[in-house]
Amino acid sequence: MKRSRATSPPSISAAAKQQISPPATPILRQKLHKAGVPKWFPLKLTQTELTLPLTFPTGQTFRWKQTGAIQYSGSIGPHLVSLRQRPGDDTVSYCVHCGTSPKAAELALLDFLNAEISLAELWSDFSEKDPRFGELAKHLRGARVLRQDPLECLIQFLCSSNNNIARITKMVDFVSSLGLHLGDIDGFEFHQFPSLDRLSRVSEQELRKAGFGYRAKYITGTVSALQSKPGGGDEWLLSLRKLELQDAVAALCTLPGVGPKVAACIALFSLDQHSAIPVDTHVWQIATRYLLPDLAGAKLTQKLCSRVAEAFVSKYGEYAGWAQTLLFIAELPAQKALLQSFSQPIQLDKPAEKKTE
DNA sequence: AAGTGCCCTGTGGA
DNA sequence: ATCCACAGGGCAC
Repeated sequence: MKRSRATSPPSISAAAKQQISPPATPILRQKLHKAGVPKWFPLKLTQTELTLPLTFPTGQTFRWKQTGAIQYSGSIGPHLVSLRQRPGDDTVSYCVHCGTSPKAAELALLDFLNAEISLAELWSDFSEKDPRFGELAKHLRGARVLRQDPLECLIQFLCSSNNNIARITKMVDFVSSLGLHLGDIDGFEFHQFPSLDRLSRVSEQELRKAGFGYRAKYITGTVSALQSKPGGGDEWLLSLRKLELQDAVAALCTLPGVGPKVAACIALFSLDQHSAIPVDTHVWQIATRYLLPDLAGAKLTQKLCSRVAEAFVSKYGEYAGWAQTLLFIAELPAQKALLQSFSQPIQLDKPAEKKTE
């Protein structure tokens, strides 16, 4: 398993890396631990509720880096934190490298991890609705859906269109480098995600030079559209958390570069829209195998995308997005190899017939 | 509605 | 060596 930093970002200009202005509120850089001797605290989540390798390298975020055997690091707001697990130890530990205060960092972390949502309850619920989850649980226990910052999530998935993980990561690294530098861990640089204001000072040309291709205009266009929202783009994005799923998706789709798939990713990974189903070719494969076998081989049209999403929701309910994420993770190469040894295909019930309106 | 060509770039296979 | 399909889409006809 190679780390994506193996190829370093090619053309981050010195100017682009430079901080244009200091952050509005100065970050208090507390010495939370002596250099080289980080202090680890237990998190209020056991391995059943959080398994790091099943959560961070699964395509939900491209900002967190693997900084140890079972250790991932990333920034949440002004905080730079690491999470770690040890073999045979059921607890997950965290370490705060910098931030406003240790308590604030812990709260931000728990929020980011969606800690209030009980995976145990979800597994129990899914297993009743789908016997396949009984088998899946053996290997996918602890896989979570994150609750990311909406702007951060939006920009990341703007980069994801018709793209691969290695390049998405490179592009996200570039955007991140525009934010305040928080520290280095295991050779990785970590930055606070740049503000909307900071992002608005990046030109399409600069982004193209950095390798964004046609997605460059998505970024500048979306940033500009967000800035013109009454009350500011951040508040506008946050307000989508209170809307119904279809309204939130519709609002997101007004932004340039955001279509149904990207909107669903943002909704699920940052807007508390737990039943959002990002339908891409992978999910389509899963759906035609287990949920809609009659449609196997059909072309993935927009109409069929919504049928797939409906099928997931009708089978798994309010948290269908989480169910879909678990099935998706099961299909990732590393997990698939593990599962294949004993997993038998299970024929599932077909969802209730939907009449076309 | 649905179909098609196009948009950027890196990669692996033909 | 060169070409080409394709990679976790979106947009404009």
